Amino acid sequence: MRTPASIESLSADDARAEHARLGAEIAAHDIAYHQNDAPTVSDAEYDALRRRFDALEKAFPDLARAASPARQVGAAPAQKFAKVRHVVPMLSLGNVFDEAEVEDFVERVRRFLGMPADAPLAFTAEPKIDGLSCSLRYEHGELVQAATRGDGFEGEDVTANVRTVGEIPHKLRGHAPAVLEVRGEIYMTHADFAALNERQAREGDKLFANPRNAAAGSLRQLDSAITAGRPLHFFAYAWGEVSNMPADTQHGMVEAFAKYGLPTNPRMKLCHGARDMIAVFNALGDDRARLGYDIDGVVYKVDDLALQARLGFVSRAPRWAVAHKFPAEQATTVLRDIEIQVGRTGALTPVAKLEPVTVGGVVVSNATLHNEDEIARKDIRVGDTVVVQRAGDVIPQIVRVIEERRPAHAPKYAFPHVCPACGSAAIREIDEKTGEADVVRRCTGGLVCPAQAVERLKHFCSRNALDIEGLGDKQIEFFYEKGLVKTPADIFTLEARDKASLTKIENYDGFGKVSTRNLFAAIEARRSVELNRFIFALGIRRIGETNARRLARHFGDFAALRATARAAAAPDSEARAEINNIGGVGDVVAEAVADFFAEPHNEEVLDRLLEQVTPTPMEAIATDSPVAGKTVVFTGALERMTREEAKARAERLGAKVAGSVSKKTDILVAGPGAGSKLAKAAEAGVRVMTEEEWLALIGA
DNA sequence: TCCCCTCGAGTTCA
DNA sequence: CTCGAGGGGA
Repeated sequence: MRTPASIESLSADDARAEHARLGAEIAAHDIAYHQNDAPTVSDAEYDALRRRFDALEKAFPDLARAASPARQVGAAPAQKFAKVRHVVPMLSLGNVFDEAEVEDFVERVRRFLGMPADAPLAFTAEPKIDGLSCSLRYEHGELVQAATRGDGFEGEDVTANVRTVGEIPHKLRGHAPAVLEVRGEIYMTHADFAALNERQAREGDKLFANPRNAAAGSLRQLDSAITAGRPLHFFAYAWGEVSNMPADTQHGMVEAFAKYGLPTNPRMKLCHGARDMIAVFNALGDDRARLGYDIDGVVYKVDDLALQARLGFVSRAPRWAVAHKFPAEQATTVLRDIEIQVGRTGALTPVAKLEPVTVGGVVVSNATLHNEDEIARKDIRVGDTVVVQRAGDVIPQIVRVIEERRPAHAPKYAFPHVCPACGSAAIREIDEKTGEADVVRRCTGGLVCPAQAVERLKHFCSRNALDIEGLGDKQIEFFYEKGLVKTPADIFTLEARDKASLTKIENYDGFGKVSTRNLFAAIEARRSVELNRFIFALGIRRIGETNARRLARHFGDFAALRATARAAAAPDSEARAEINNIGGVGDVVAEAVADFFAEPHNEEVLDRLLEQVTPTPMEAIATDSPVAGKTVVFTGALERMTREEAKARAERLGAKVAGSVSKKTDILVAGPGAGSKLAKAAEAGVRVMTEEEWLALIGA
């Protein structure tokens, strides 16, 4: 943790700079906390910022007179928008970036539906508006609620503000369904954006970086009178809950929206195949600057809603739609330095420190360089002028170096061969089989490397692991530096040691009585933790959330895992085979588990940790569906769905889909033309059913 | 043996 | 979110 310079030693200029920086930071946290209800820092960190800020103002009274953002927001009522749960989630779209990928998408859809290449299949293509998604709920034609997208499952109630948007009807025309949730994009036009920023500048208010931010900022006003003064627009293109569907196609639905008096985008086209879709994409690309509002690509959707339903979703994105994005916006800037970060596993990751530059409406000052080879491949050197882009979405990357602008004598970047944190050798492991070097260079310091130790502690406390509130990255770094927490077990003895100590935590900068008490309470609350979280928290190489769950499910309790893993040190041991036989766990993962428990230091750390924490049995997996936990095999021709579709569906219901029949199989779904698997099932005593029976079983 | 998909690990900025 | 690699099916 950075220790701030003492206030008395600051020059007036430095004080002003820090005051401004802190003010902005506090304001941002206030917004996150009050309006988004999603704190970005712990209370302790916030308190520390606030204290430092107040101390600065006390020491430099001049600063206090300037209107500071921190005061404005901090003083604002702790009012916020109510939460709205989306009954039908507002999901995101997959992206494609070139014509070949558009063709792949069409191909994928056909394959999934089992459609031959010559069967007609229509898609809609429409501009992807760069605004913010919004869900409008109409009941009996009346606008009753409007909500932002939020995280897709829960948004914020912005009804009052949406009512001020002239284009959005308060009452639908014609015979709309009794319940109709219309979804679309709220956006601001280029002209309105320019005028708004001009007005903001005149009145000394803050300027918006781009129309999307301006639209978002306008919609999220707590005072809807302000929103009313902002020119917002809307395009309807999707829906959530609908009591009875007015159409059975995507374009039919949008036409219905238009009939009800909702604005819809005039550039939506019906396409038959990839060639049509790409033509729409190119036409919109050409007209992009003339549309008058920002678009960042084109969205393609399968037109037939029945087909959409069959295609369903992969994780959080529909299989029946994609966004075809325009090439990312680029900017050039100077690479000031290359910083090497050390991760939990010792991986050295280079990060480019850039001269701040605006790309696509946000200021970028860091970009990942991924690894040593990447730097070499692009021949990136400190001092280079580089082209930066925000690919498809958010994460900035360095596209290339502009060699003509390289400073004379700039040396090739030499990737360090020692760990910057502990000085141990950093090596690239050689794969035994292929003889190839690993892409990542790793610090060999392992247990002595402070950077790795800190990262392991952060991982241990992180949200999907122990999830200890109030013990964020900053606090962990602080406790580690003070020597108070070296290994996970130390976290749980922190309070006892603090009681016995003369230098109390609550007296340190950044902590206080309240936040210290909260921290201790949060730690106490985690003395028992689900087994899968516990295993994940250990930070065993190759054991992420999923593998931790697999281990937890297989072994049931930690002692069993530990005993087997200890016995698994030898590659050909029975114990190793047991781990290896867990579905989804192979040789490499099994070896990683064995290695972890073979390390005496880890055993020691575990012994101490287990004195403090009790792993509890894992939460049972959902058993709502009649096939949850069952292993299913599909064979023969399926008539109502393709193999892939059947598989996806069964997995959604908690079943495991295997490829061949064994005694572990619970159900064999056999269509016409089933062969050897039927015989095998009979032999193994596996229950056999038809596709119809299967569908009835899962309630389809 | 190859290919596809899933999982792990690392990272950005608001 | 992306990249690379592990796992397992074809």
